[in-house]
Amino acid sequence: MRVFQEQSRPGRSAGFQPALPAGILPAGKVVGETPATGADETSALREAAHRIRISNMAKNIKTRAEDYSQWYLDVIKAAQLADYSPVRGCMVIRPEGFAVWEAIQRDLDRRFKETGHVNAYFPLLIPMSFMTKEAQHVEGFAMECAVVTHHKLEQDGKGGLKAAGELEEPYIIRPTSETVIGHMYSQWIQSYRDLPVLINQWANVMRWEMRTRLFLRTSEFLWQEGHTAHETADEAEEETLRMLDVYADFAEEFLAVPVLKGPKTDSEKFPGAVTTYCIEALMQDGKALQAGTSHNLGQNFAKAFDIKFAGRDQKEQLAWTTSWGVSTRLIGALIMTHSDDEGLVLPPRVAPNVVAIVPIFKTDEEKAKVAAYIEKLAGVLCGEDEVAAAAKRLKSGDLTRYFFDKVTGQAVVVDWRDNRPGDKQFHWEQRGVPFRIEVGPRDVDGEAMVVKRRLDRSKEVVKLADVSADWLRAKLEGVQSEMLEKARQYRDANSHTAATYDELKSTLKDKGGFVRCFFQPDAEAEKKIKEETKATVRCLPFDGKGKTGKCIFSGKEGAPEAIFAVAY
RNA sequence: CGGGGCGUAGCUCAGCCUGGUAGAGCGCCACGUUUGGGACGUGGAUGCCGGAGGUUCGAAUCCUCUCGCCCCGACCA
Repeated sequence: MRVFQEQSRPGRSAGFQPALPAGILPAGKVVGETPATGADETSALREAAHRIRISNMAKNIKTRAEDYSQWYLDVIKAAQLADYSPVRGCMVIRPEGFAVWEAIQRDLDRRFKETGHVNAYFPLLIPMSFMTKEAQHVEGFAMECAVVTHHKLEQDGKGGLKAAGELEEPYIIRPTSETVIGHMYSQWIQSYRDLPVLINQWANVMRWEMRTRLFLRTSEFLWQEGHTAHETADEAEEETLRMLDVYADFAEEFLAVPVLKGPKTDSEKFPGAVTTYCIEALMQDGKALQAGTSHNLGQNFAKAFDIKFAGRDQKEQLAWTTSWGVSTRLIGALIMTHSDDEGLVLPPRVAPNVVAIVPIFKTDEEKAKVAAYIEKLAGVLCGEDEVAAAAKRLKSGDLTRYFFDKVTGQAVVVDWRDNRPGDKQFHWEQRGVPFRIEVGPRDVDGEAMVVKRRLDRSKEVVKLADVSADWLRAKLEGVQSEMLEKARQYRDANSHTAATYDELKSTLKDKGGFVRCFFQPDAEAEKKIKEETKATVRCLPFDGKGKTGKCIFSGKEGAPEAIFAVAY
């Protein structure tokens, strides 16, 4: 345990305090080396005792090296993104986590509208018979459907309740909505003039999972599902790829998560799809995460649900449909791409709070002085009218929230809680707030402030005269692009190639990450490879399109490039 | 769903082997001293010992069953 503390927690024990005599208590070491004698002895001892206390303090986040899975759960817990619920496999998304989802919704929804889509809502419950209409679809989802069989409760005579009023036809809780939506589309679409239909829905879905993990795989999750119907196969394919690009751009520009794009192999595609395209991201433990999918459903669902229209040639034709979705899993991707051993790190565009201001004072006079200065600072950053508006708002705890961006709701928060400044630093650090600004009496006197960056935990002193809303925006954008760049570098450093199956095996085993090689997709071969390496084909990457070579498994020429990785 | 581990205060855990009616640290509340990277003192609150049966005069402790969580597999966004 201590080993990891030593290597991973520089800020906790060094760097922000007056230097100690050399040799005294490097981080994490306990007693042993005794302090020097002399004039400094008392303060050195006090300091040393302080360090021992801190280094021994129960740490609430395990390091990534120590236990990656636990680290992930600890980060979520420390940042209060989500909590377990009394319902098996289902989580509660807490306000801090939901704010991230709202940010994702806001930006994605804008992109959907910009590409011509509209929102609608379809029911949670789906007639069970609908599930049987598309053979592949049933096969894929039957095993994980929750089934509603009754419509009321009755006294059971023993002080409890029992299900009653059995339904003639059970409903299933939607695991996805292709079926109900297909049913409705068959009624809405009469003519080629009705096409394309470009609908998205924001909803929850349920898939009864054997093994769940917060955000990455829960039985109930939130997502968006786009469902479109087109006149021609080409249009459907175009739409499928368009939305894949929307996802990829969104992931990189908004979440700062670099992704690979490409089609899935047949064995990995969506049940009922002709082609499934995906975006794949690489997590810090070297495992891949499918972050979004876009499916070309061909005429499969049109056949199953009778989505027909009168074509330009006066003849009846089947529509071509697509569907595409991303889920709260993106929050998992976000966490595992950017966060560090200190906790959550949020890209500025996603962060609900962009700045946390930590006031420092001893006396009431100092507090008043600092408060006045902070109000001035808030005015500079968020506007005078916002400062006035904030004064009238209900507050939660002793936090004052000033909206920095009224459209996104992103705020500058001032932490007036009756805690020590150090507590507050850790508090906001663990929550991933991009910047913290420390304001104490010395700063007021010097018309300055200490600005600390979450990303690299660096700090600088900034003059109040240099601060403005634009200044902050520029800082935030700087962090945003650095985060994407950093994630790209990590991804690239963990992307390898393999020329032979042996090489694939050893690379996966020794290095992890993405491994690129020539491979002819084949269900049997993929199964075998998965058994032997735990890795699957993540996609046939677009950036390797056109290239062919000798298949690492079959040895045949003409195989396309594939990316293998162990996946979540 | 198979294998392994764990459920005791808000959190981390001790107590269980060898039954006698519940503890520590952290957190929380109050007051005081503090406050530029997790403060200290004093006082205080908090538990159906995951749940249900059983054995026993007596169960956190022993037995059976169940539920939940974590890890590893199979399945999946």
